Amino acid sequence: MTSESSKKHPTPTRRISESTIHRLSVYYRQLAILESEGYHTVSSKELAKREKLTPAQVRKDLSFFGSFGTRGLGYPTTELKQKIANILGIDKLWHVALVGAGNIGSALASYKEFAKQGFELNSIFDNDQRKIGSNHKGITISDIGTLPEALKKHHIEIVVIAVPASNAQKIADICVATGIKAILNFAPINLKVPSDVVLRTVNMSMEMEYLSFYLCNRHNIDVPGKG
Amino acid sequence: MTSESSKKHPTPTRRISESTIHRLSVYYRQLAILESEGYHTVSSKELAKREKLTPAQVRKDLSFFGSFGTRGLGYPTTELKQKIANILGIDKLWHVALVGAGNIGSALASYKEFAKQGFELNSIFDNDQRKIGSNHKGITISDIGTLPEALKKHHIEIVVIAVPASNAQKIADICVATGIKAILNFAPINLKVPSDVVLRTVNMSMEMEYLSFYLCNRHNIDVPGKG
DNA sequence: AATTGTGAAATTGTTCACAGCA
DNA sequence: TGCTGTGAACAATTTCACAATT
Repeated sequence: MTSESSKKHPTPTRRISESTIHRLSVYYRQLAILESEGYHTVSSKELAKREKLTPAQVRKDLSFFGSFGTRGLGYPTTELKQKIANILGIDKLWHVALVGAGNIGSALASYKEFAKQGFELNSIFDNDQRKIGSNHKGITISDIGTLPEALKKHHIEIVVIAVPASNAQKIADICVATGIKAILNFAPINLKVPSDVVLRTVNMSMEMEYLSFYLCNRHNIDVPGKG
Repeated sequence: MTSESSKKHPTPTRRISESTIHRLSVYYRQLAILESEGYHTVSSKELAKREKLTPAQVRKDLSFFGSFGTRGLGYPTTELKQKIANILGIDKLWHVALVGAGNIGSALASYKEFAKQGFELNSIFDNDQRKIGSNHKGITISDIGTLPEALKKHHIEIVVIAVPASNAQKIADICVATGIKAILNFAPINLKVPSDVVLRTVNMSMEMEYLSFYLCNRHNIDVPGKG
């Protein structure tokens, strides 16, 4: 965090916290529910109640991006949902590649939610000769050696890494060298990527460890976010 | 250091942030690496460098739980790793049940890392008659109807939910009613549980949405945690 | 000399409270 | 009246800076 390049320019760079972005995803899902329940408008109070947040939090989060509500009335459900989709960038199609067709990779390839949100998985790679050429849910598994060309050819913007920890950094390096700017990593390892590449790591063991910590300490530790 | 202060007061309710707990998991992994590389001691500076954190952060996190280092020298690698394992509660065996033997559930059942950290998966449940009775990695898949009795019988402390969103709340309710205090949820839904039950939800679509947001906004938004 | 442990300061994130508008 | 949008107040978290210790 020693780079000073961000503060110099006259560009209006706003600082949005990770939690705010996370909550936008949450609002998006709740708005879809409210919409399906027939609500044309929703107040910050109602939205907050359903997600165990405060109304002020909801309004503050949204205010970073504009004024979407009507005083006295609330927010128009469908419009706000659409606006958040636009802020999150999920109102467009993203081209996604999956590297690693093992247990987790296969599960991800079959995960319906991705397609629903506009994430189109159109390439799968593996290094296992027995898998290469075979078909997984209509997608042919390609040789991992063809990764650089294939990423370019299919205009891949997001790569999901689901290979063993020992190979993950190598794959990440290839992706970065090819110009990929977003990686979702399922390997239980802390990948090193340049600061202009966004990396999210889902480490299931770490989630279990959090639960373990809580079970051990809930009687003498006050964990924020738990009543 | 002042005389032993961590265990003497009658009301030791400390407030530990979620981020601190998360980082303890990170330190634990890095200490295992340092140990395997033959380091007998490690400084907060080195640990911080390897995880892109600050030395002060490392020291502060550890100081919430005690004084584990030696001034001028650093921390004893193996001892600190062991101490963190104890804080996280992963130096004991946890009994884990998995509900849902679909794509994600099957992948989780095969996930080697869990067993390595002392999370013993010894029960799998599903509602699909074709799966019930079959064997998955040596574990027989049981009828979901037997969940309450089985949770008690096997002394399950942690339940992993990997069923479709539409069934997840029902399963969570059963677990809560049976006395489960920790749930790891993979269903893309905001489960409601009492405040004495700790819930972690892994929502892969939300991780993708974060990447999407970043790709769309990286030129005019300053996201904390990105240099 | 090197490094921990920790109050104090700085920064970041959340909630309050109210002006302003439908 | 009801509810948004937002600056100010407050709270939590991180970083600084330095005394204490080996």
